[in-house]
Amino acid sequence: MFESVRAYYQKLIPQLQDHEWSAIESRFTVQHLKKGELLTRQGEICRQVSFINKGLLRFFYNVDGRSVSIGFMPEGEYIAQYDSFLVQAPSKGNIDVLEDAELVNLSYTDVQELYAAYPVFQVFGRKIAEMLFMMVVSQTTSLLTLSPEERYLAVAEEEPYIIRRVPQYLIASYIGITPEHLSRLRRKLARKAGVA
Amino acid sequence: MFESVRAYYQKLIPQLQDHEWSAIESRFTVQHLKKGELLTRQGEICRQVSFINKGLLRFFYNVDGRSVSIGFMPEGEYIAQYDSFLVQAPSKGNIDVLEDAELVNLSYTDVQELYAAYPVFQVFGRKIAEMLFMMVVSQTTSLLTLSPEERYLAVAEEEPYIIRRVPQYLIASYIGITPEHLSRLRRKLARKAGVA
DNA sequence: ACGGCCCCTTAACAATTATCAAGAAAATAG
DNA sequence: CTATTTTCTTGATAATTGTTAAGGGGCCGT
Repeated sequence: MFESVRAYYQKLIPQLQDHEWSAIESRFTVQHLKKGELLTRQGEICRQVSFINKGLLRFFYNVDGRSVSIGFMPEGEYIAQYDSFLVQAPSKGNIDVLEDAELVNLSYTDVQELYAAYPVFQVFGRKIAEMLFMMVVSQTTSLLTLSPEERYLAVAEEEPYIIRRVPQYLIASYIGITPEHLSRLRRKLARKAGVA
Repeated sequence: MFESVRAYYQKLIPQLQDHEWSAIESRFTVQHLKKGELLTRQGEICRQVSFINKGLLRFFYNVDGRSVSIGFMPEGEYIAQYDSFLVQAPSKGNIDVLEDAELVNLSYTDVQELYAAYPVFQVFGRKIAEMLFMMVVSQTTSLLTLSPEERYLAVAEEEPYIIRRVPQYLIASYIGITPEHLSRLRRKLARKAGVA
């Protein structure tokens, strides 16, 4: 039932024992969402973390009427409004569904109980936070040190699924430019590639 | 000797026992750095984390000849090239000293041994990573959703010590603009405030 | 007090990026 | 398959931001 979730846990904490896994697994709940639906919304407190079994989701903010995409998460990854989850405070962002999704959820209280009961789950939580930290650092660095064109190429290189599966106008806000500008950048890049 | 360090630990992990603290404290080494010196440099592996007892430090990248500031850390906080530290891979960034600093260091191997020996230190590591994650998320969000002027005001609001203690031309790169542009923004803001 | 950095400001000009508007292409529903 | 919606492209124009160059103020060491 939860093979791919277990694979994810084993990769982060190889020392995981069967009985510990059973304790975790027994708390899972499954949730299905269709394209366009919201997993979490602005102002609400995020009360669960979700492993993405299938689908593609997006973090975004609403900034005076327009949506700004902060990141994307495909199947095989965890997703949550993690800053809201950690301190159980209202979230400033939203998560919506770009491709129909099947999620495997753990509630906040379950996570706290697992932390208390299983030291190995502490390690898991630490590694998740460390991974997320590294992801976001690399994004901030990219925003501060690269040009829009370089950021697009970096996304194509490092997160190619985004180019393949996310509409361009959402990618544009992810790299901090308008859809029109991204379209022009792509034309320029295509010309270069075509000539070569 | 390490009162402020202990206060920091107690805040994050109130359950810390005296004997656990002794084990941590016994591994500390103290380091002094003068303004302008480098704590870590590009290409090197970060082998320690440093509590800042006194001073002010800066993360930055060298991008074709110019330095781009990614963040600042004052006394009372931990600092490290944490992405490099975590995976013990060469760092892409640098850390230098803006105000003479006194650091209390823990080496990578000591951290690993403390993780293995004291579950409470796992919790500490998790909370550090979670804090860092939230800091960087808020920075990324600011870069994607705010204008340069709004970002400057947000820094003034949320990290006022930066405005007071960091030279403007370094703040400029931190919010993603040129020093000249920041100077103009500040003039505009001053006029607004003056008229009101 | 003086010279010599740093750092900040200003201005003119250039480059980049956004906005607005229209239409083409692609995806989706019926 | 056609109709409809959504997404992508293009062009003209405007706004924002960067570049280059020059000068001024403050601070530090001697």
